[in-house]
Amino acid sequence: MAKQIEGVYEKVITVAKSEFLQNGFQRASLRTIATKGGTTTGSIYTRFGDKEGLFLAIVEPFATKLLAMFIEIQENFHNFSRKDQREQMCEYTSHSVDNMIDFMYEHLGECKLLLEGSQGTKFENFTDDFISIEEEYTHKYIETVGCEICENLKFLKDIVHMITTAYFESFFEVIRHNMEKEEAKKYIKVLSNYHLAGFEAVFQCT
Amino acid sequence: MAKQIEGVYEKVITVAKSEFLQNGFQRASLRTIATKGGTTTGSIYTRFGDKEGLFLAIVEPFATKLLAMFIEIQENFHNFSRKDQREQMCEYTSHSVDNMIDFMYEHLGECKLLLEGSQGTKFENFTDDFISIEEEYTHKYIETVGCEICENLKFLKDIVHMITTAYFESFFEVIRHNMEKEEAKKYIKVLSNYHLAGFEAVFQCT
Amino acid sequence: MAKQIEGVYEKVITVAKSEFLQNGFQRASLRTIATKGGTTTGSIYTRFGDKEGLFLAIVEPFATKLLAMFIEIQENFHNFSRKDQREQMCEYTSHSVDNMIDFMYEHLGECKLLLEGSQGTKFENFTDDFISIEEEYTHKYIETVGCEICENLKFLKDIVHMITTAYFESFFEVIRHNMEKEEAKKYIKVLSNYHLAGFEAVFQCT
Amino acid sequence: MAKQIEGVYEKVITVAKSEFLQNGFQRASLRTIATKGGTTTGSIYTRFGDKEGLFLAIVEPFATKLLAMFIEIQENFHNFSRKDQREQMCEYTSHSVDNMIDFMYEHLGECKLLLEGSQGTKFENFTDDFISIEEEYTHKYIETVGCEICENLKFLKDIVHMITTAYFESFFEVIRHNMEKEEAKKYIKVLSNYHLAGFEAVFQCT
DNA sequence: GATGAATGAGCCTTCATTCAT
DNA sequence: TATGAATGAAGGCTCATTCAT
Repeated sequence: MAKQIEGVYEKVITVAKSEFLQNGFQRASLRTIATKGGTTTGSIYTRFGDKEGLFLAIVEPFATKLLAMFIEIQENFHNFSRKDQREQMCEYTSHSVDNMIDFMYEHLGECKLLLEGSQGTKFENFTDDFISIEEEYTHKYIETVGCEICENLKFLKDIVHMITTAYFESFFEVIRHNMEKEEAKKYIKVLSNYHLAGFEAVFQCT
Repeated sequence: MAKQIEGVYEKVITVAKSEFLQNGFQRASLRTIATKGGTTTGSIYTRFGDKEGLFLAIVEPFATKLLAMFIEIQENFHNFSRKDQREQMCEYTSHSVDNMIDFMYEHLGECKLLLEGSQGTKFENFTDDFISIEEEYTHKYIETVGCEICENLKFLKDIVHMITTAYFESFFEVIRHNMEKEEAKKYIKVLSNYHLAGFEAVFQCT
Repeated sequence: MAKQIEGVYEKVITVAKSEFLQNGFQRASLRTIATKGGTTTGSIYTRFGDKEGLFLAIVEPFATKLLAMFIEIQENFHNFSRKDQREQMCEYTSHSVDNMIDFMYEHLGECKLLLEGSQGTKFENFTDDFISIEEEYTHKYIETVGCEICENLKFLKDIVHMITTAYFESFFEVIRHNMEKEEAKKYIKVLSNYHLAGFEAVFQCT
Repeated sequence: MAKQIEGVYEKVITVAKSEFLQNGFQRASLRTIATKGGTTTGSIYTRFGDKEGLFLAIVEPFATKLLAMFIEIQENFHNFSRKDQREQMCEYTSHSVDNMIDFMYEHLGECKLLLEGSQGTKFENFTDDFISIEEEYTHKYIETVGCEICENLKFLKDIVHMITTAYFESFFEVIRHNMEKEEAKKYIKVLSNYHLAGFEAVFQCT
């Protein structure tokens, strides 16, 4: 019987994913999900607590893992020596980011949900969370490297925020724009160059 | 009586703006707007046709004007000689964009509505429209200047799309992030440098 | 100016007729009629009093005239001597009814409105009014002729009601069923024979 | 609790029947029904799907059964030998029709709803359906018996349509006119004679 | 007399959530 | 634990009618 229930559970998840993708979190109807999934709303409530609980069951593991991967990349890079940062940055980063992209495309539905269908849930600002982390590590990096604008902290912070926003909105655009995985990787490599060049131009750090 | 009616009309617009800003188009309730505005839903329907009509009454004039300003900037720049494009680009663009930013901050509410609260209306892809226009003119520019990647058209288009996305998502972030107008102008100038440097790095056109 | 207004008046009538025909009295919308007719609801109210007033303006003259024609036929026939009733009935009635049918087809729209679209107005039982009159004269006729069933008055009345209903529902079916005028006349002649034969069979009066 | 729920269910049906009878399907208000029935509109929607669903829950079983009874009568009669049709027609038909009338009076409310209050539902042409079936079998009968008018098919069809209309509109008039059951049976017997005599007069088939 | 915005009650329908079974 | 009917509030929208201009 446990297996059957597992089956129902999975069916509900599948159906819910597709409903949330189609309509977004808010417009999606729990009842529709229950019906299509072969269960009842009551059952979904006992299992998942509420509508957002169901959404999170789908999206949270992915989101957590993705964030963890991202933080690990940042952390590792941060712990490189300055010399290594220079020399291995491209290669290391490139490789790690490819891993992340692989992971995103392995969970494409969850990823789109997170980026496009999460309004009304605690993940509605997921991209911002990503951006915040990048900002944090960018500031650490700048501290290490030193930079001329640093005198005006607010200015610096805002600039970093804007540039990081530029980078990540575009980064996630490969998902939103339904690009193929291998192409996405190429585009993001180009995007990295764009970002790097832009970054250096702005901060004049060589 | 005309004045009173004017008054009601304006009150409704004001209230609606604030409701839409707070909840977005979809979650906002016509009934709430009517009540807070001292009218009835019926009255809103006679005036504005329907819920989206009310939203558009607030947002459309601004959106139309903003798009027109943007297109004019692009068109003017496009009609410069290559030489002028080089020499005057920064100055001209900078000035025109400042005008646009002024206009956006003069209509801050409408602008935020357009960028953050328009899901469910015909403006839900407003940023994308902006991006499309920029892409179009970028392609015209690249045709003029020539570039090495042009051989692979799909690749070129996607790259331009990504970079443009980067630029504009970040551009509008000054609004979304509630930055002050004068600061916003500074940030966007920096962002322009970022974008320019990135663009040149990617397209290696000097 | 009077003429212009006449024009508007007529336009409204025309439009209203078509709206009422399409949707019936209840579902038709005054506002739609006003708009399509190039006026305003207010104007319709000053002219016609209310929604039903507009309906009646279209339908009442026709209804009154039709009823009058019908009553005249009945009254004339009633005033024939018994001998004449026998001899001239067919010819006279046939001719008069043809006149009535002509009149109905000359005002086909009004007639359909009366028969099919008048629910919610004082004419919603128009056919019943017709039937009542016929019943009245049938009873007068039976009194003259004498008949065996007359002993049980209630029974007689109900039978007459049913037979009359049969006749007139079928009579008006030529309109409802969109038959051509000349065909309608033929059908109604046949229907008269049907009715006559049935009547005689029921009342065994020779 | 099941009993209570049964109770609510039945209460709603009862109330709805009376509301629909009073106002017809279209004018009847779900809210009123819900309130008078001691429930909520939401509950009605879970049970019946929508307004028409509620109406059909009341009326459809009856309509289906009635139509079935009618078709069975027609079919049986159709399968009689010509000789039997003559000899047993009156008796057989009379008996079967009495059964049908019994059934109609057992479900008087549903029957009135069907005949008078179903505009806006899929049963709005119920009488026409009845008439169509009778027409069909009448044509079969005429084919068997042969008739002089048959040469002109359109004419024949229209005449049959009219006569059948006459018969059934009058037939159902016993319900609409609130006659008592036993009287209704008598009237309908008379009506049968009327129809038979009329039919023979028209088709001159002896 | 014409106007048409305002009224305000009403419509059907949908929803996430609860809870007795 | 699963069920699914009940809840009750809320949704957008339409309407005939009124009335100040």
